[in-house]
Amino acid sequence: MERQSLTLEDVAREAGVSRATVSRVINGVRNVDPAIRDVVREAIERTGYAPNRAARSLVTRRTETFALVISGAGEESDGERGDGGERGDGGERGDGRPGDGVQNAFAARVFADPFFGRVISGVVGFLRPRSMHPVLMVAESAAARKQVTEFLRQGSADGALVVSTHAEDPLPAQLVAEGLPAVCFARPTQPVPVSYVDLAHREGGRLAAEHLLARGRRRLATVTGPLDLPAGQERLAGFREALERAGTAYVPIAEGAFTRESGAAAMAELLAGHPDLDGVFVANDLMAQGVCELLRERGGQVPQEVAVVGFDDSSVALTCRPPLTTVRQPVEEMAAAMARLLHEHVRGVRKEPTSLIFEPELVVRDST
Amino acid sequence: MERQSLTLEDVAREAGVSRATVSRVINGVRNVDPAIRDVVREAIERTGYAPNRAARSLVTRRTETFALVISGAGEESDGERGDGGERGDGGERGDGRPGDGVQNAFAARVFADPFFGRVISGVVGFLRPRSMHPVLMVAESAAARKQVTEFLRQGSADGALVVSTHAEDPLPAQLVAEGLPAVCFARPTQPVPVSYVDLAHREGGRLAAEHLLARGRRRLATVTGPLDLPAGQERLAGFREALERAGTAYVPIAEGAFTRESGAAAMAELLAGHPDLDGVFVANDLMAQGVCELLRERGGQVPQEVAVVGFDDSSVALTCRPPLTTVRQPVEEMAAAMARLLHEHVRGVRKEPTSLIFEPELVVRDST
DNA sequence: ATGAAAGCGCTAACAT
DNA sequence: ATGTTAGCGCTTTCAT
Repeated sequence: MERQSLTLEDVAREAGVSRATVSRVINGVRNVDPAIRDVVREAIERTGYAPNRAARSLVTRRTETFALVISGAGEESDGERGDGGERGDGGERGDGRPGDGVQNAFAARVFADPFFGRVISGVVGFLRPRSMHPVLMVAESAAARKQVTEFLRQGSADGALVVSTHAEDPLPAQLVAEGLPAVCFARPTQPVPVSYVDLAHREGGRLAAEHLLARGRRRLATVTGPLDLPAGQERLAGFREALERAGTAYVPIAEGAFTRESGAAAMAELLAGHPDLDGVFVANDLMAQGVCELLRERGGQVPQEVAVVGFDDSSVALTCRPPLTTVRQPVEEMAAAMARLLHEHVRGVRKEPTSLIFEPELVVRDST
Repeated sequence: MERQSLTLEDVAREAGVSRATVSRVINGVRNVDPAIRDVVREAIERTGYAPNRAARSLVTRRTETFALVISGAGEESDGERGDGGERGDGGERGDGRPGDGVQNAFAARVFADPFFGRVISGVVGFLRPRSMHPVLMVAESAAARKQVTEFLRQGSADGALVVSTHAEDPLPAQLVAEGLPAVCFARPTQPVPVSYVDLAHREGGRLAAEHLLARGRRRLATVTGPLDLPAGQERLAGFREALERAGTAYVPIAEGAFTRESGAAAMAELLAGHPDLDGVFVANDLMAQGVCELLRERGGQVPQEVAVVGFDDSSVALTCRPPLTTVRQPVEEMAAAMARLLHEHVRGVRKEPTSLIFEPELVVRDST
């Protein structure tokens, strides 16, 4: 019950040495006599001393903390929503005062996506063994982005891990402009000299195409992701290329927004023009779930009549009926690598912006 | 591009006043001449000054940061290290390579549950307007819990928001024992003098029972949550009580673990003993989804043959086919209130441990 | 209303 | 190998 009054000085006195020595022991600096080191350790143990982080940060100029930023693009609200009737959720709450609505809806939507759970899991997996912990920040407005840069400029965190939900997210560029260490998940849309991890999306599209062809499907179509996002474009491009190489010049497409509903809508659109489809590549699992549901509602059998390939291998791939054949994105590994890159940048071990591209992998389940 | 070298002193010089005055302006202390105040503000603006948090924390003894702890119960140490709070960055792991297995699996499972997304959303909703941000911590082992208490004892955060995933989580008691400010989501299983927010679970069970009865269902059963958890017990108790009052003395039960799979398994068990069920109360939505899937696999119609009532009103309640009638738990509000309580405790505005109990609400959709 | 000055607890030269 | 000492940048009495 020594609530924070215990200082290095106290421990030093207890151990009969100087502050500096105790500090050395704590920080594992070599030049310490093993005998003295043990005495000091025991004194620390006995007193229950815990070093004050603020004091340490003040001199080291490091916090051993990273900001994990979930970043949107909106200047105000984001238009892509349209669904007034849906979920309204805790929508209006911050703690009652108005104005938190937009932010909260954004946060709610984001954290409902299994993708972010995997990102968090990967980041925590890297940080925790190092006794580091991420500060979670949501930045979907200009004001919120300002909070992020302020936070870093105050030295509250050593750098930022940025996961953008939209193309045109200005945050990466802002951070770089301020000279603040940052690493992105996915290549920023605008060219910015910043490190990032990403997936070989094109390769993923190719895997999906080849798998559908190998299953004997020939009347193919695809539900794409948002085509202003590199991920959306590239997955489509890879899919198309592979089909082209196999002799198929044209493939119907419908654009989705990476949400379940948009997937169902896109599929409905495709079916309207091409009722005889027998295979569809859907650019993420959430949309693939929507596709499967729509097909079932219309009495279509998956995979007997229509084969469905998803993307991500997120938790819904397993939840979905039938479980989805999908292109796996190793999100946890990528997130861990993102944290590692930032860690290296902050320590000065790495100087130049670096990209780490991961390979996708086909996971075959029951939807094909 | 003034990367952190700008201090109060610089701004003071720029404005032609003393450090103290600038500090007063920044902190909104009253006794400042309006004219001078404006001059100072302009100087801050012009220089792009950002106060150093570590320095401020060192003197105020506050970080304006809360830890958001997702806490499990596991006793087995994950072998990370047995350190006594030393810094050493020794542990070279956490790149998603083997060795992080236990912790990573826990994190992955936790963040796949839509419940936590709602908690995070609520917490962020309260904190962000105050320019505060939660530090995310995962604590499923004794070593990890040690990290949490160390973190707080170092003054890295002002207090902890604790969300336990298991009964018998020792963390709340540990925090209280150390005199560290904490607020829990849900009443701790062992009696601990700590503030918490919770739901009137019993009332929720009652709502479910009455709704099923009102729908004319008479051959009822329930899939409970883990019965070592108050939430599991209470939801069951409320359900039973309401049925008792309506004249039904006995109701078949099967225990689940709040996961989809466990829900399906429990339902299979119930059907084996009672093939003629026409209504079931399932203690959370995830399990209810499993129940619906199992019923569909067996050709049972929901709600025509079996009505299903879930609990939580989480995102799966909408995803589920059919969309679930469920007992809504206002998780976002509760999480925001939890943050508010901690905020009050930390400021000293609130002294005594306080409980805030929220009322559940029936949301009728298509599964009944 | 403003300024001067004393720390907050720690690390890192520098001296020994 | 250990101790001495000078700050890190801020808030906060205490004078004025």
